[in-house]
Amino acid sequence: MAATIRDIAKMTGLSLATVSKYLNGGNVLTENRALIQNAIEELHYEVNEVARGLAKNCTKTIGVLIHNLDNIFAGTIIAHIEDILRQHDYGTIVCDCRGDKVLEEQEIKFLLNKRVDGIITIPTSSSSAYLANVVNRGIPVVLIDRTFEDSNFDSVLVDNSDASYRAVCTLIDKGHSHIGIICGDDSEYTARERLAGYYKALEASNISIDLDFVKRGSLNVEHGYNATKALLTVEHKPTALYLSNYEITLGAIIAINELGIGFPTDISIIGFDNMMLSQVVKPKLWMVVQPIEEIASSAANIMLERLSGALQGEAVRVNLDTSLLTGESVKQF
Amino acid sequence: MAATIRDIAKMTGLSLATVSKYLNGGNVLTENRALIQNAIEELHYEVNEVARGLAKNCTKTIGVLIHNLDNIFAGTIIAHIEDILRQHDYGTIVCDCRGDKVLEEQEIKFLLNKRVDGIITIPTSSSSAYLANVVNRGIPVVLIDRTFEDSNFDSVLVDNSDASYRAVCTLIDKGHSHIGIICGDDSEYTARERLAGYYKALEASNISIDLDFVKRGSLNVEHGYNATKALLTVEHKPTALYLSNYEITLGAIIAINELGIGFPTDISIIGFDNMMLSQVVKPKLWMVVQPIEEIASSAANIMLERLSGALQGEAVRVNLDTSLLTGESVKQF
DNA sequence: TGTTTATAGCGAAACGGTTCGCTCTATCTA
DNA sequence: TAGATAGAGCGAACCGTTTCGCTATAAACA
Repeated sequence: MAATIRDIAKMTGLSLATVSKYLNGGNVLTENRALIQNAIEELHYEVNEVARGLAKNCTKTIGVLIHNLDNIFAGTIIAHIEDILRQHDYGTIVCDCRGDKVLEEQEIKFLLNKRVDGIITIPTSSSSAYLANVVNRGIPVVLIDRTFEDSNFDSVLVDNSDASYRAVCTLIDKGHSHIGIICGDDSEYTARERLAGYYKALEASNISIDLDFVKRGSLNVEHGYNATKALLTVEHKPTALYLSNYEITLGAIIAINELGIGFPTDISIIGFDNMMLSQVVKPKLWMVVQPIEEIASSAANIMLERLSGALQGEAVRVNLDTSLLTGESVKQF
Repeated sequence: MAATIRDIAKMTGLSLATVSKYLNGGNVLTENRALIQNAIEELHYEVNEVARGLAKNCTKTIGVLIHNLDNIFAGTIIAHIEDILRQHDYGTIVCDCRGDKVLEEQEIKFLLNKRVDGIITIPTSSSSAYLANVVNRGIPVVLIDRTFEDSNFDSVLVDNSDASYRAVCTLIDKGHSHIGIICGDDSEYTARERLAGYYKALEASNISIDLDFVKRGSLNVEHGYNATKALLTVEHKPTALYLSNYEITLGAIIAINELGIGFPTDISIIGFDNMMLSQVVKPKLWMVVQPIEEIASSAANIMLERLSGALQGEAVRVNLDTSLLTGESVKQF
C-alpha cells in the first residue's frame, strides 16, 4: 500500500542507493534532488522506520520503565522526557512495573526485544542484576530517583537526605521536639535517605530519637492515612509530622480531616512533592518540592548525549536540589 | 553480537524455516523442539522484534497520543492502557501534543513512521482531518473522551451532558438558583457537552439562564482561578459554582482560599474528576467522578479486538456513566 | 595533455526475521 | 499394494531500508 523507496527509485529513474543517500542528507545533484522530492510528495512517501531500524541496528526508541505510572510525579516525568526525546526524533515506550521486581525484569526483557536504543528508569529492585543484559548489549541506562550501591550507572538524583534535614530543622527551629516521620521502608533507597536526613536533623539538635515516632511502610496513601491515625490517637503523640512522600502526605491529610483536628493548631505538618496541593489545602502547606521537570530533562539529556557519543566513559551522577516551600501548616511554639 | 535465528539454525543443523516455525508455534518434531530450545538457551537468543516487524508488517506497538500527559487523568489512563496492552505483548509509545493541533498532526506522522499497529488518542483537534492518513492505511483508531461530528471512529466516552445535568440538579435541589459554571470553550467537545447538561438542568427547573454566570475559557488552573475571582468579586454573584473540569476545580479552590471566603458558607461548589482531592480538601467536596480505569481498559480492549479481528465493521461507541460523589461543599437553603 | 581528485550514482549484499510452495517420508485407506 | 493424506523440513523470495565498494564523469592540477 504505502510507497517505498523502490517506488521513488522507479519513478525518478534513479537507484535505491541514491534515493537513500538523499533521504540521509548525502550528496545528490540539484536536479535529482528536485526529482526525488517531487516523487516523494506525489507518492506520499514516508520512510519506514522499522526497516531503517533493522538496517541501521537502531530504532530511535527509548524505553522508560517506571515503578508506578499512576501518579503525578511519574506523569510529569514522562511528559517532559517524551517532549525532549521527540524533539530529537526519538520515540518513548513506557512501561509500568507497579513496584513488582519480577515484572520489572520481564519489562526489561520486553524492551530489549523491542530493541530500544536506551532505557531510562526509576528502579524498583534494589540490585542491578536485572540490568545485566542491558549492560552487556551496550545499551545506555539512566537511573532516576534511585541508584544502586553495587554498580555504577548514569543517574539523576535529588538530595533526599538534605531535603529531609532541612524540613525537620524547620520544625525544630519553630520549637518542635516531638516530631514524627512517616516514610517508606528500608528496601527503598529514597526512603532510607529521607529517614537518614530526619535522624541527622534530630541529632544535630541533640533531640533523642523516639522510635515510636518513626512509621515505616509502603509509599502509598493508605500508609500515610494509617500511620497518621496511629500516631495521633495515642497518649504519647508528636506535635509535628514530616510526611516524606506525596502519597503519604495525601493520606495524612485525609486522616487529619477525619480525626476532626486541624493544622497547625492541633498538629504541625510538612508535606512532600506537590506544589499544587500546597495551594489547594487550607491553610497552605509547608512542603518539600522536587525539581521534577529538571529531573526529567536532565535524564533525557544524559541519554541523548550517550546516544550521540557526546558523553562517553564514566557514569555521571547529577544531584539536584529540592526546595522547601513556605506555608502556614507549622505552629511556632 | 546478539544471537540470531541463523545461529540457532547452524547450531541445530535445521533450516531457518524450521526454527522460525518453532518460534511461532508450528509443528516441529519433539526431538527437534528440544534441540532448538537448547540452542536458544545456550546462545541467549531473543527474537528481534524489529526484524519480525518488518517481515510481518506489524510492530506490536500502539501509539497513545494525549493532549496533555502532565496530569492525573492522563497518567491513570496511560498506566491502565499500558498494563492491558503489555499483557498482549503490545508496547505503548506515548506522545503528548500539549493541546497543540499542529503538534498533534506531527505526532500522528511520527507514530505512522514508527509503524504503530494502532492509535489510541484523546484528540485535541475538533476535526478528524489529521487522521486521514491513519485511516487510509487501515490502522485502527480509538478515541477517548472526545469524538468528531464529521466522522465515525471507535470511541469511549462518558456522558458528559448527563454528568453536568445531575450535578446542577443537585445544586437546584438544595435550593440554589444562581448557579455559575466554569468550563472550556466551544471548540472542546467535552466542554460543549458539559455546558449543555448545565443548560438542560436549568431549563428543566425553569431557571432562566444568566450568561454572566457562564465562564468559558481554557481547561486549565488559571482559567478556574480567574473565572472564580471574576464571578465572586462583583455585586451580582452566584451562590453556587459548577466546576466542570479537574484543573478548573483546582484553580477555583485556590481562588476561594485567596479570597478568604469558605465553602459551603459563602459559596457552594461541585467539582470534577479527582476523588482524592475531594477527600483532601476540607470540607469534603461534592464531585463528579469519571470511571477513568474503565475508560482506559475499554479503549485498550477495543483496540485489541480490532487488531485481532474479533471486532470488525461499524465503529463502536462506548458510553460510560459518571458518578456523583457526595460531599459537604454545598449549602442547603 | 595526461594524471590526479572529487563528485554522483549504481549494484548488490547486508539487517533478521517470515512464509510460500515444494519434497520427502510415514501412516492410513480402500 | 497403489494411491491418498498428513506431518516435518527445506530453499528461496521477500519485507524496506542502508552501506560498501566500484565505476563513470567532470573539474583541478601539473
